[in-house]
Amino acid sequence: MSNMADGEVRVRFAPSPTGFLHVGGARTALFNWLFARNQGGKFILRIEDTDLERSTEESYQAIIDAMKWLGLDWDEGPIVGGDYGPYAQSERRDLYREWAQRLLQEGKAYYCFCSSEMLTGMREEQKKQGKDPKYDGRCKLLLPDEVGHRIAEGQPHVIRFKMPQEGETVVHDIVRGDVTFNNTQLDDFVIIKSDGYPTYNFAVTVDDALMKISHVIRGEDHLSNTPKQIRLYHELGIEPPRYAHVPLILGEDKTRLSKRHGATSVGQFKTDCYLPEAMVNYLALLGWAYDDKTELFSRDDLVQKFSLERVSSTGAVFDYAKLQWMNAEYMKHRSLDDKVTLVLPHLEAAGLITSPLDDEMMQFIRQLVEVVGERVKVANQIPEHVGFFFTEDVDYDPEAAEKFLKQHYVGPAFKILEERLSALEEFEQATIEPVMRGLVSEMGMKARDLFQPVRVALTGTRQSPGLFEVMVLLGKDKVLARLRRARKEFS
RNA sequence: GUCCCCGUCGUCUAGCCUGGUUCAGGACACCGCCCUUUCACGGCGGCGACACGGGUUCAAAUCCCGUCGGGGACACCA
Repeated sequence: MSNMADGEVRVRFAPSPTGFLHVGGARTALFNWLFARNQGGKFILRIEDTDLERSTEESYQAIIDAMKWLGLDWDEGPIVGGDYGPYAQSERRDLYREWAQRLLQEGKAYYCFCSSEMLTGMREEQKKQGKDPKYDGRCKLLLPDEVGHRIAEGQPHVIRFKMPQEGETVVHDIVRGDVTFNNTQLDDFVIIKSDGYPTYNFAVTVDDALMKISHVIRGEDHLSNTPKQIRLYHELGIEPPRYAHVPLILGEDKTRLSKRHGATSVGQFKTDCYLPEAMVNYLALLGWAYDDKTELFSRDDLVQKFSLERVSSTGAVFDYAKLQWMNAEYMKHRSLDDKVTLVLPHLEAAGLITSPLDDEMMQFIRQLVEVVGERVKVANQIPEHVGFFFTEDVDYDPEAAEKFLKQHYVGPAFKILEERLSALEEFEQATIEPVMRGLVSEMGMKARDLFQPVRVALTGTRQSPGLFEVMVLLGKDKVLARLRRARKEFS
């Protein structure tokens, strides 16, 4: 029995619904998806919810949402179904029991009645003696009668796999080459827990076998589990799939990326309004490269160019700065309407606007976004760029005020400026600019000598979008009021 | 502790398999200059790495060994 008899590529992403989808998981899902699409194979989503304690409906939903947001569609799995279901492990209990029974009957597995407390004690003892913590296999010696008796009595028990103790097991890994494990390191691990659910290693193996998975692409942290699974395949008489263990995603300190390193859940990036195409592009480059220069890949490029052979074997630090740069690259390609949509929730969250927007406000925001342009690299940065449009009293950046508003000429210059601007019939860039530039040359200064103080007076800060655009959007009244206030306050 | 994986600029990486074309290329970040009313964008330039030690070889980032360093796995969690 071979899983690759028909040569069809079938890969899966198998998250457990015990939390939000992590960027590491997302990257694994992406590599699986890209490989499937590149090979014209099938991408399967399977939910590993055998840990009853920690699995939740919310997590399941969050994972589904994140996958959809990233555009990683699955050919078989929850919602879409498929010929190899069910696709949630909690619904596959009978299958696991069936296969465990088979192993039991063939003498390749046995019942174990040891308590967890006893096992923990044993492990500690072994560690103290400097030995590998391994189950000693004592229940393997139990007579069939005794086993039957204890089960009839209702004694809690698990089923263990009888691990061969001689020889070695080789994992043929596409990313790492052949990795050899000595079988003496492996022990009789539990395949069915006392609650009747399978353990991870057993469930994965049974499912991958039954679902005819051809390539297992997963995180490097699973590499040391692989020999156990391969032994299982052998005893089950099934050819194991091909493996590709991809490097872990790390935090700045080079340890596995976790919450304390910053945002790690895909959902968080989504609510921050990162662009999914930027996220996908960035994630693809974490542990994979096409050549020595290409960095921006459309989804189609990725599908066309992806290959497991070019996945690197070293862990990759998640670099928020580069993600942000990449997001900015993709923002440039978004339409104004898209940007407005992206930015709206953050304006609201910052308390700058309130939900039902009239047409006038909508139009205003459109103009704001246009004026702000490429300064916003990620949509959630919008408030810091446009906050001053929404307040009556701008907060002056003390240093900026000190440097630009306290110049001796500012008072008189503003006075004249106020007069001339208020005389303007049309308050447009075309009418404002001559006034500003005219004053600059009359007073024999450089443009910045007037523009920077005006900027600080209007926005409170030393950097902003183009001054004339800002003035037009602010409107004549606010411009005059702010100039006046600054003049009175500082000169 | 044991087993396994990994080790090229601060970070992501190309090059390594098939030694010479590389006093190691690109990108992000950082610094400087230019553009300019500021910032951002853009353009130009700069800083900056083959972990270390031995071999093999005419020649090593590339092959071998060792050391050191980092990470991961050692559950009735996945």
